Amino acid sequence: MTGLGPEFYARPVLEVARELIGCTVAYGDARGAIVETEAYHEREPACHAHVGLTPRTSVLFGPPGRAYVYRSYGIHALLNAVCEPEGVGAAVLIRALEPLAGLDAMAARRGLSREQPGDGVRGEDFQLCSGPGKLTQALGVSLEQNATDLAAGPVVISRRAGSWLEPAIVAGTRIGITRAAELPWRFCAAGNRNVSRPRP
DNA sequence: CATGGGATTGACT
DNA sequence: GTCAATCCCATGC
Repeated sequence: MTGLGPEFYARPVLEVARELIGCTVAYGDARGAIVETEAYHEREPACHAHVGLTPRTSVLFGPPGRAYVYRSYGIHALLNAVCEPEGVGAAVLIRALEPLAGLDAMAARRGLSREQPGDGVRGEDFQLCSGPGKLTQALGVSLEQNATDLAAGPVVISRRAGSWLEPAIVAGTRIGITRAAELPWRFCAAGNRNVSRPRP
């Protein structure tokens, strides 16, 4: 399985954050379409790379197209795609997915039940991946996938397909940060129910 | 070496 | 609306 390569990510992070909407993330038995992203760049203080090159941020300054997975609030693993040319610290945070495959496995890992396993997407399925910590839990992504190649896997991001070729996108301000909170660097698939709260 | 603060979530008032 | 859980790591003494 081969996903989007370094040339896709070696561009301005805002461009990549917008174009990742509608792309798919696959890991193991589960797959989903990206419906919410946020951009982070070393030149603004909300980005981890803002402090410069440290053991923690080295992945952000490394080659584009790698996964940056870190622990948030001591509990959650958050998945990012490293962007911009090597040497520039920037990444796109994957904040929400529309579940496409492996929904039963996702629900099991999230500790949720599905009334009729194997059936289509229903109300409860919108809680599977509607947040950055939720989607890593649903997919089973952990800190062990930090610095792995998003083209070769095991975590693979693939280009838009099917009904996701031209998604309507809404921009808003980023969530849960205190610094540079005014930047409209959050991108969501318009009207999609898997987008996390608050919706733009 | 000690401390403090998160790119969150879920439970509870 | 409030709040605790819990861990990595940057920072400062």
